[in-house]
Parts: sequence; structure tokens; C-alpha cells
Amino acid sequence: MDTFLDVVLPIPLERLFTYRLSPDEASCVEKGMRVAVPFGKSKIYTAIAFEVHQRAPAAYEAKPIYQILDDSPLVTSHQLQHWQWIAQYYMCTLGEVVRAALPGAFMLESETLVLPNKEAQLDESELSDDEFLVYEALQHQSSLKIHEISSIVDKKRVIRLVNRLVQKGVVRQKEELYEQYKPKWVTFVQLSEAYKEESQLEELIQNLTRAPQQVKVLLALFQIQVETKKPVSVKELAEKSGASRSIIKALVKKSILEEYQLRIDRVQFEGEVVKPEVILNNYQQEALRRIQESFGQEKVTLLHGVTSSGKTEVYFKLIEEKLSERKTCLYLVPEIALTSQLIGRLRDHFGEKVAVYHSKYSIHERVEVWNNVLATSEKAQIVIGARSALFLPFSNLGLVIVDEEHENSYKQFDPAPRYHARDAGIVLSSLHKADCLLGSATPSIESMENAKKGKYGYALINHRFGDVMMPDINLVDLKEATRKKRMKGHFSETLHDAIVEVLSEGQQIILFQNRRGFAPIVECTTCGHVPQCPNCDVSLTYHQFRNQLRCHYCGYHMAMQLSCLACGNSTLDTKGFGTEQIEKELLQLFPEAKVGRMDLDTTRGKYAYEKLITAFEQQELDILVGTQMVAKGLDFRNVSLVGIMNADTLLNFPDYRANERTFQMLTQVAGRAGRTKKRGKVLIQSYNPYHQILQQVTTYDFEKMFEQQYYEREQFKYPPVVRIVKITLKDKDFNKLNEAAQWFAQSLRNVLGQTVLGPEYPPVSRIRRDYLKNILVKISKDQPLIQTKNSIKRIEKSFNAISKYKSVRLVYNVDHI
DNA sequence: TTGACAGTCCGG
DNA sequence: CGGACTGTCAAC
Repeated sequence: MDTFLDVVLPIPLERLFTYRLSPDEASCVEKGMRVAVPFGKSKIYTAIAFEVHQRAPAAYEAKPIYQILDDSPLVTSHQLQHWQWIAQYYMCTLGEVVRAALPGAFMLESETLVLPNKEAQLDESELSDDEFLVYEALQHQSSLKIHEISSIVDKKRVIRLVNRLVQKGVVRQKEELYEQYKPKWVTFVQLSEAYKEESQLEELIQNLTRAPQQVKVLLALFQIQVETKKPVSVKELAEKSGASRSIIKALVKKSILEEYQLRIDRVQFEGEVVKPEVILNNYQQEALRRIQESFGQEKVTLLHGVTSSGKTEVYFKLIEEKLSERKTCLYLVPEIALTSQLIGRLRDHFGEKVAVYHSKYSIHERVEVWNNVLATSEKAQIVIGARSALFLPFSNLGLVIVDEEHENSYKQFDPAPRYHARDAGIVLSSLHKADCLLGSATPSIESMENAKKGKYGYALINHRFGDVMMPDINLVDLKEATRKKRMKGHFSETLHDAIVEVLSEGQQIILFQNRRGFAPIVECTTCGHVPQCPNCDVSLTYHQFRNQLRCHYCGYHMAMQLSCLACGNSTLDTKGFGTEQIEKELLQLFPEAKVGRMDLDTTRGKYAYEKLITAFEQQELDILVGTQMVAKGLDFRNVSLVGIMNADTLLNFPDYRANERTFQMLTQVAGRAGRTKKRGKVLIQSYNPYHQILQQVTTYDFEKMFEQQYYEREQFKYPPVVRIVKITLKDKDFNKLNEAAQWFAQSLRNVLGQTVLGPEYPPVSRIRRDYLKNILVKISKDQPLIQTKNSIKRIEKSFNAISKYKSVRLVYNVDHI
């Protein structure tokens, strides 16, 4: 009986693909291993083995697989189950989940190599110019990759060119598989067997008197061995002895030393475990007790603790408990909160049991964490990571912590799978029968609702650690300040004076403006022309630092103009303001102060973010201006003033969550102030200080905010009262898009009724030359979710069958925030 | 997603 | 007419 294998390919295709297995292969393939398979005309892909079976496909001849890449599964069945849930719930393919889940280095892809054909007898005159260029390049190089050819001839599409060359017999092609992950090997040295005896050693040193450098190396080796009792690497020996590597090589050549290689993890924990005992105050203890009680009832639990109430210590206690039961823990944080501050605290406490996993890690480092988790290694008992850490091969998981549960960066936006890490984390914990704790100072409306209804357990800490007072929050009316001409740039007199005072006390200040760049709009005061992005429906933001106009959606940029592009007058002015402008004003208003800026533009590099934080921590900076980045989980001891430059930009955001988000963001930024004894001060500037949300922020009235927001969601039918699926249609052709969106919405309405909203243009209605239109499907809680999604998928099928709509692309966003 | 193939546009 | 580009389809 023939054996077949269904595999998941990392591409956005719904179906599994079936390959033929030889008897040998059939005996070693297991679900969860990687296999390399030929796919399409030429490519070889890495796929995940999904099911071995004997059902020969009827409609086609299955291809044989190319190679089995693992000798034991790399992906566990728990993971596959979890990934299937994600694919189903978030309406994407399993392949897309696989692509997001596996570290890139695990996915080998083939690359076409072009080699010269030595036997070819050719007439050079038969070649075109481009063909000749490739031919000539191959006289000097043994092989060329496709993209190398494309740069040689300076053309984008070269496949046809290569095909012609193959036909003319000038070149041949070869597919090569690349394993991207290379384990790191380190060379160690030890004394050869022959010299292990004391007497032989003495003799050897005597003989080496004419090679003092070599003696120095040997002595250093002995010294290190005595001190550390660990293998000694060549690198270490060279450093300790001060001798060059060639001297060590010489000793190896004489067979006095022997070299050997060891596989080493790239990510190594070095340092002492301080393990200061976590001591909880009464509030924390009470919260811990409630959490444990609710875990006893197998409930997801929400820990609602005001800023700086010491949630982290509670987490630490829970982790300690799980570790003592020999279980592992997953600690999820928003990408931005993954700072060395937090990692440092974890490492101080749990030492090398902590593994870190996030996107700024190199592909190699990720592979190592994956392998350690898979092997339930000592080194990965606690994994702290951003949302993608959910995909690691856990077994024996005991606890999932989702810190800053309300953070919307937990929801993946752009490539599918568009999953919410909090929700996917809850599902993960239930799959493993593990406990799940959500923590936040400003819980999301949905989690709070679940807690209120008793679906989640709930623990509250409403006292700051060490009984520090909550900061004093005050509103500043910008309208009045402007009318009375009490503004210095974008600073009201109140804020300005507060800064002066804080600076004179040697304390630090955080200023928050949720917009980067210098100014979001440049306008000609003569003709009113505003430079727009040619690809997107937005005006270009002025970045003074680069003297450029930039689009924040597609990256388009041009030099800042001196005169208007429309009328030629040099009467350009800016409107609105971003972090860059605040930074500049600060330099003018407070020339003595050292100012730092933290936004997407200043934190591009791998360590740029850390550097800024360290500089601020060490008080090398007096004032830190930033976007929402400054709001997230940072712990600065000397900040006594937080200023919000303009709260209205947050409130005016055109979506149903704007109020909730403003409350969360302002409360979080405010929480950065006064974390030690002195009461912190927060000033919120706004043109609309009587807005209910701002009032609720100043009085720390979470309950009232929740009630009011929940009421509005009920009135207007928004989550968590209903579930929503946002469907975005994209096309380069404006009219076609409109027609297609209309068709789609109408079909949805025919099946689902009046719960379908739209189609409507989003606030930015064109991005990267594509016009966009959204349809919103609201699904009530009593409506079967799977059936509704299936109806949508069915409509998509009929939609795709209409040839004129072929070019229209569809994007589903389930639980869109 | 990728690559092949057919159809179309464009300059000479 | 050939090259470049676009749209459409299948992939096991």
C-alpha cells in the first residue's frame, strides 16, 4: 500500500497538499516534522508534515517529497491545534499562521542558481546585449543567483532572459536549498593526553624555554582551568594570555594542545542570580490570594492594579509557584515594553531559566529559543516575549501572563494572521490546561466586562506600592490660554512654569505628543495648496531633521520645498505639530535643559531604544519628548512632571475605541510621574477640557469610564456587545472597487441582514496606490460565529467567480480594534 | 505566494 | 516586431 503525506505549505492557500512517500520515508515521517517539497514548476518549499495516510489522491498524481528535514517533530500537536484555531477564528489559512509562527531560519527555500554550460559551443554574435552580459559574468563566477543577474542587467524581470539562455545552451539551472540556521560552534583547547602527567609537563616546559610566548599561553591555560573548571575557548585563552592566536595554533600544531568544538547558544545568560526575595505588601498578597482562588476554579483572571501598584511582583510569585511544580510559564508583553529593565529584573530573580523571544532578535537567536523550549530545557522555563512568543513549542505550560492586557499592539495588523495575542493566549492556556492571568492598570472594556459577568476572576490593587500617592492630574484649557495670549509655542503658561520649577529641582519631565515628525501638514498661505502623497490619500508630514516631506503610510518622501509647488510663492507654513517640533521649541524655551526624543524615527536601530531609556534613567536627559512609546511600562524614578501636549488628537480619532484608548493612554502616561515619595504632577493640555473622558482621567474614575463606554457600545452595537469582522477591499481602480464593494456588501446583507455596515471609505482611503473600502459585519453574541464566517467565505467564493472583480483583494480582520 | 502563459501596450 | 508589463490561473 502506498503512503501519502498531507503537508501545510507556508503560503496563503486554504488546502493541504498531498505528496507521495517512499516506504523508507513513510517509516520516519511524523506529524510536525519539516519536509522539503517541490511545489509548482521549479520551487522547493519547506512544509510541515500534517498527516500520513494511505488515501491516494484521485484527481492527480502526487509528487514525491524532496527531503525530510528533521528527525523528530519541530512542531508539537498542541501547536498545530492552536494554529488551526487561529486560522479558523481569524479567517486566514493555516499556511499563513505557519509562516508567522516558525522562525524564518527554519524555512528553507530554494534559490535558482544559474551555472555556465561548459560544453556549449556558441557563437557570441547570437547573444543579445543582456545575454552577453550574463554570459560574460559567468566566465568569472561559478554561479549566479537570479537577483544577481537582475542587478547585472539592471532589469526587474529576468526569468525570460534566463530561459532564453538555457535554450541557447549557454547556461544551465540548478535549485539549491539553503539551511539558514547555522549552529554556532566555538573552538576550545585542552592539553593533549600525552602531557597530562606531571613529569611530562615539566619536561615540556623545560623544552619550551626558547618559546616564552608559548609558555605564557600554557600558564594562562592552567590558570583559567583552576579558576573556572570549565572548557577554555581559544578566544578566552588568547585574551587571558595576551598572546596572539597564531601562538595557540603553533601549540596545536606541535600536538601540545588539542582543539575541539562545542555547540554554543548565541543567547547566553551571564551574571549572578541575585534572587532578592519578593515581598508582597498586604494589597498584593490579597490580590495573589484572589488570583489563586480563581485559578482554582479554572478561570482566566484579570489583575487590575493601578500604575506602579506592583503587579510584576505578583507575577513573580505566581511564576515561582509554577516553577516549583515543574511547569513552564509564558509572559507576554507588548513589543514596546520589552525593555532591558524588565528582562533584567526577571534574570536577577530567575537567572538563566529566562528566555526572551521577540522580533528584534536575529533569526539564529530565535531558532535557539525555539529549540530550548521544544526540549523543555532548563534555559527556557520562563519565556518572556512579544506576541509571536505564543507560537513557541510549549509542553507542560502552567501559566500564561498577558501583561498590559489592554494594549492594542497585541493585535497584529498587517500581514495575516491578524490575531489578538491576548485572546490567542487565553486559548493557548486552555489547550494546555494552564492558568491565565491578564494584567493591566486600565483594563480593556471587554476584559472588564468578562470580569464583571463572572466569566473571569478579578483581583484589584488600588494602592501604589509603598503607598506613594497617585499623581495629581490637572487640565489646562488651551482655548482660554490662546485667547489670553498665554502660550509659548505649544506650551501653555501653566505647563511652561511647571517645567521651570521641576527643572530647578533637578527632577525629570516626560512630554507626550502622539504624532511624530515636525508638522503633519505643510500649507501654502497664498493658494492653500498642501503637498499630498502621490500614492496615498494623506498630506505629507514635514520632518525637519531630514528636511523632508514624508508619507507615514507608504514611506514616500521628497525634499522639503522652498516654494509652493502649485503657485510658486515661498509662503509655506506648517499646521499641527509633532514630537520634532516640541523638541525644537524646548531647546529654545529651555536652552539649559538636555532634551531627548523617543519616537519611531529615533528608535530605528536595534539598541537605539535602550540607549535612550538608559540615558534618561541615568539622568543624562532632563526632558523626554515622545509618542505613545513613553507611555509603556517604563519605570523612571525621578520623573515628577508629565505633560500631555494635546489630548484632543487622541479624542478625535475616528473610531469607536477613541475614548477608551484616550483614557488608557493618558492614565498610563500619567502613571510615569511620581513613582517615589514625592507626589507627581500631570498636566493635560486640551481645547476641550470638559470632555467627560478627560474628567474621568483626572479623577481616576475607571468605573465611570467603563460604565459610560459600555453603555455607548450597547447603544451603537460595538464590541464587546457584538463581535465585528471588518472586510477591506482594495483595488487600484476606483470605480471597480466601488462596484465590487457594493456587490459584496449587498450579498452579505442578503444573507446576514441589517448587521452589515458599509461599504465606507476609511479615513485614509488610498494607500500605496490602492483605493480602500471597508465593510463591517456585526455578529451578535447569540449568533453562531462559525456559521457566519462560513457564510462570508461562501460569498467570497461567488465574488471571486466574477471575472471583473478578479483584481480586487480582500482582507478580513476579525475583532478589529 | 510563485511562476507560466496569454494578452496588451508601446516605440520604432 | 520584440520587449515590457499586466492579468489570470494552477500548484499536490
